[in-house]
Amino acid sequence: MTTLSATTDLTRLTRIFHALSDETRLCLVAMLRDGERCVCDLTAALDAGQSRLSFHLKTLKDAGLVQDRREGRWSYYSLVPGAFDGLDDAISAISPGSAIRTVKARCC
Amino acid sequence: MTTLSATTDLTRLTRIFHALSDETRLCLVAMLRDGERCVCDLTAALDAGQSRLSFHLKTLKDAGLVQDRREGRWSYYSLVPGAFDGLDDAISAISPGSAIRTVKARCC
DNA sequence: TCAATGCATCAACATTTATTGATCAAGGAA
DNA sequence: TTCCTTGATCAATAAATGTTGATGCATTGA
Repeated sequence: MTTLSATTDLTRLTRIFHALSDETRLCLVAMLRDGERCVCDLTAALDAGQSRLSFHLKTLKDAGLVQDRREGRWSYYSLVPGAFDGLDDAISAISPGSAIRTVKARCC
Repeated sequence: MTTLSATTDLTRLTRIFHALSDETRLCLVAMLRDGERCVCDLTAALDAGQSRLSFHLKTLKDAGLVQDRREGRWSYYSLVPGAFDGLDDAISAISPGSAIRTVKARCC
């Protein structure tokens, strides 16, 4: 049986789902699939206010989905490698018909 | 290439993620993996107020994740078969390193 | 018919989340 | 140094979401 370990702790799981429950943030994630981008590129591409994107990037970062790196004046954001791996398992854990049952054991 | 079709329309996707971004609702989903349950069982198991659960069940239902059925005085809730299937693809679509790119094409 | 049960829905309120504009610190360029 | 740019953060506000208790409707049993 697949163990979901710390990655799918219930609170962490809800935070990840929350981070993905916004169109702007999903677009950010989609853009970052191409690789690292600086904030200025992201704001230009999404035509969004700077502080607004900063807020959403922070939400994604707090959820552990993206990471940032300073270089000179620029901040580069990228997806955290493997951050989505546990998510597949989590989905399986809550989907019907799976043998993985950890989520249930934890909360009810 | 896997096509994500209507299941992973961006708005629908955010609504599903939002439905899953709450501990109470994740517990409900986890419980329903065992099969259909009436609301009274769920309220008893989660020790939650009736109107509160009704609210969360409605959220899950609006997201297309659960369905309900009336029988006499009771409402039975169950997971919508296959509702989580598209979700795996959606996760893949936003994960790094996948060949599936539909989400990006739609929003940015 | 009458009382009790199961549950959806509503109104009121509390809490959380998102948006906007302003400010500030850190770099780089002149 | 002095400016300009990048981007984080804050305060103020707006909007969405969650909670609670009350109400109402349908169903069932006495």
